[in-house]
Amino acid sequence: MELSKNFDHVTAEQKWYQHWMDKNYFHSEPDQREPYTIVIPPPNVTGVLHMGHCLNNTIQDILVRRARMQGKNACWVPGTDHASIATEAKVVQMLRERGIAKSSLSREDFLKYAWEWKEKYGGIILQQLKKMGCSLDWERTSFTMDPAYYESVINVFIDLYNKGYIYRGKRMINWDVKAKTALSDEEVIRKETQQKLYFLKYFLDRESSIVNREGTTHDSHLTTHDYITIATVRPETIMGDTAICVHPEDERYKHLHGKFAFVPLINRRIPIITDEYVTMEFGTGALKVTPAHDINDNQLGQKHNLEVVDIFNEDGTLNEAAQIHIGEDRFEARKNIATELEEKGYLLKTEDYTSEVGYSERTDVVVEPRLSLQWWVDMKKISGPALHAVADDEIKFYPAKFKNLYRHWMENIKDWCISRQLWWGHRIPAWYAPDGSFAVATTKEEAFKKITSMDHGQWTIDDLKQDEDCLDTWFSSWLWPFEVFKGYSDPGNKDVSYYYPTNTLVTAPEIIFFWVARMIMAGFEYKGEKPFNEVYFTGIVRDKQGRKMSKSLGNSPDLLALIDKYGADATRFGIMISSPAGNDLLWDESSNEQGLFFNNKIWNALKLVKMWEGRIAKSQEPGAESFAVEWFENRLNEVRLELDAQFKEFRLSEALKTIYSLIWDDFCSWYLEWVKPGFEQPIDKSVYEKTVGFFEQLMQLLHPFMPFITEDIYHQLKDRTDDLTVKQYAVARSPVKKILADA
RNA sequence: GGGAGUUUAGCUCAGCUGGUUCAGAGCAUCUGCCUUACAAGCAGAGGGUCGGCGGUUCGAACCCGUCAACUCCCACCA
Repeated sequence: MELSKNFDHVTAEQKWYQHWMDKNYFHSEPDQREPYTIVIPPPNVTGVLHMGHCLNNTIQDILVRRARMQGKNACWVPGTDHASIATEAKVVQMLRERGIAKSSLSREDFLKYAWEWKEKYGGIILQQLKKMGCSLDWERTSFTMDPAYYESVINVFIDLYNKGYIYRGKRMINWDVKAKTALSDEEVIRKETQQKLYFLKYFLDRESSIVNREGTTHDSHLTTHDYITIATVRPETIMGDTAICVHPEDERYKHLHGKFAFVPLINRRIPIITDEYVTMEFGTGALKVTPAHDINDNQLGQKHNLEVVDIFNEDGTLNEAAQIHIGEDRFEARKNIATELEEKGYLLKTEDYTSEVGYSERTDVVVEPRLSLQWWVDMKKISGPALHAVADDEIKFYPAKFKNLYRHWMENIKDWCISRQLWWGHRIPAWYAPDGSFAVATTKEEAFKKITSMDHGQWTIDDLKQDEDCLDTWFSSWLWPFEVFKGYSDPGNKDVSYYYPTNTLVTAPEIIFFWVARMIMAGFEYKGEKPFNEVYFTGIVRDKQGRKMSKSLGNSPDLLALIDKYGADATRFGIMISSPAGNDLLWDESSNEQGLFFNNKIWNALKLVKMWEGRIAKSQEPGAESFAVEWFENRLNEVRLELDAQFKEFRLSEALKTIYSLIWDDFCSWYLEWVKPGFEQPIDKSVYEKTVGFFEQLMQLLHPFMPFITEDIYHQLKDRTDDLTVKQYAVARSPVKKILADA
C-alpha cells in the first residue's frame, strides 16, 4: 500500500481514538495489578477547553499512558464541577436573553432551567478532551451534583456541624454585589487601583466640648479648629460612620479625645475615640469608622461598642439608612456625594492614591465588605494532619518550593465562609423555625424533630423553612478524590479501597488553597488517609509577551482550531516542549509547527523503512551494519534509564526533548543513514528486522506524548493484532558503556 | 510590610554533588544545496565577561556576601 506524502492527522486521530474506545482500553477495574490513579481536576461544567486545560490534561495523559504501558492498572477519572457562581451566572444570562428575570422564577423553576442548560452544554468540555487524545475512563465520569455525590456533600456538612466544626456567624464577608453572594477570601483578587483620597471636614460639636473627660474645657481650641479633617477613599460611606478614631498619642488631636463631631451632609453626631490601630502618618491621622463597610472598622466597632449602620442594599445601591442618595449605585453615589461635599464646603482637597482593591474572581466587580450571617468552617479544627502530611513529605510537592507557601497558609489558616447566596449548588441542610431557632438535618422531618425536642414545641412542620443558600463549590470538590469512587457514600467499597489514595494530582498553583489544601484536609478527615501521593503543579500558560492568557485580552487561541490545523499530537508536543517543570510557560503557535515538523520527520523515516520492505535479502554476511545495530540498541537502553529519571522528577519537557533527539538525531541522522543500503540494493534481513523493532520501541517511548501518530506507525510497520496503547515496555537494561563511547 | 522565586546566545530554557558533554539545546538569523525518506529537509556559520561588584578555592555559571532588576504569593494603613 502506498503511503501518503504526510501523516494525515485528521483521519488517524478519529480512527485510533474510536479504536481505543471500542477495545475499552481506558476503562479500569480493580485487579491484582498495582493501580495508578489520577482524578482529573474537574473543569467547570460551563467550561470550554483553553490552553491551561491543554497543558494540564496533556501532562495527566502522559503520566497515565506511561503507567498503563508499564503494566500498572491505570485509571484516570473524568468529570466536571458544577461551579455554582459561574454556572448560575451563565444561566441567568441565558434567561435574560430570553426575556426572563431570575427574580420572576421560583427556585424550582430556576433549577429546572439550570439542569436543562447543564444537560445541553455540560458535556462539551469532556468531548473536547477526547479530541486531545486523553485516555480517560469515561465510564467513571463524575459530576459534583450527581445524586450520590450531592448526598455526600450534605452529609459531610451535617457531620462537620455535629462535630462542632461548622458554625453560623455574623461576620464581615466579601460581598459580590453583582452575583449577590458572599465570597471566600480566596475568591477575591486584589488589584492595584487608582483612587482618590478625599479630605473631608467633620465639624465638631461645640456643646460636647464644654466638659470633656478631664473636666477641663478647650473652647478656645474649638473656635480656631472647629472641624477635624478625615482622609477617605470612600466618601459614599460617610453616612455609615459611627465614630472618628485617632491615635491616643497623637498630639494634634489630644484635645479632642472624648468629644463629638458631625458627619457631613447628614449631621449624625459621632464620638471621637482613640485606638492604637490608627497610623498617625497616614492621611491626617484621623480615621472615620464605618463598622458596616470595612473589616478593620468593624473590628474597631466591636472593640469600642460602636453602632453599626449598614447603608447598602445587597446590590451595592444605597438604602434608606443612608438617608441621602437612596437607590444610587455605590460608585455613582461616590461621585455625587463628592460633588455635594464640595459644593457645601466640606471637601478640602483630593489626592491621587493607589492601593489594592479586592475584585470578585467571577464577576470582576469591586468586592464590598459586608456584615452578614453566614456559615463557616472552623479550619483550625481540621487542618492539623494536612499541614504535617506536606511538611513531612508524606505528600510530595513538585516543585518543592510550594511547600513553604502551603505551610504558611496552613499555619495562618482562617475560617472558611461556605455559604453562597445562590440556587445552583448543594442547598444547606438547615431548617429554621419562625423564631430563628434552627436545626441541621438531612430532611425537614428530622429537623422538625430536633427543633421540637429543643422545647420550641409550638411550631408545626410547615412552619419550618430551609436555608435558601447553597454551599461553596469547593465544599463539594474537596471530596473529589474519594467521592468519585463513592468513598463517602459507600465507604469501603472495592473501588475506593483499590484506587485510593490516588497517585498524582496535576493542577495549577493558583488553586493550592482553594482545592489542594482542602482535599488533603477532607482526605484525612473522612478517609483517615492522604488523597494523593504527590502533587505536580504546572505553570501558567502565557503568551509570547508573557501575558496571562485570557478571554478579555483575546490572546487565548482556540484549542480545537489548533488541533484541527496541526493535529492533537503536534499540539501536545507544542505545549510540552515549551513547558519547563514548574515554571510558567510562554507559548507560541510556532511550537506547534515544530511538533508538526516532528510528525513529518517520523513519517518520512517510516517511508524509508517501508521502501526496504520489498528488497530484503535472505541472508547476508554481517557488514558494518551490525555495529550500528549494536550501538543503537545500547543507545535505546541508555535513553530508557534517562527517561526513568526524568519522569521520576516530573521533568516531562526534558523527557520529550530526550526522545525527540533520540529519534531525530540518533535514529534518523545516524542509525538509518548507517544501515541504509545503496541505491536499489537489498537490505540484510536481520538488520531490517532490527530496524523495524527499533522503530517500534521508539514509537512506544514517544506514545505517551504523541499517541496518535505513534499508534498509526506501529500498525504501518507490520500487520498485527495488538495495539501500542497497551503494549508493555521492556525493562530497561544497563547500556554497554564501551559501545556508546566508541560511537 | 512579610515571604518565595528568577536573572546563562536575539527569544524560550537546560546545565542536578564546584573539575572530561562547560559554556549547551531548541527556536530565530545568515550562507550554501529541490543529493533517489524527508525543502515541514540537509550541510555549515555567526552569536554569550553565565545580571553587577566582592569573597572562598588549585579551580566558580554552580558555594558565600552584597547591590540591582523582574515575577509571584500573602497581609486590615483608611
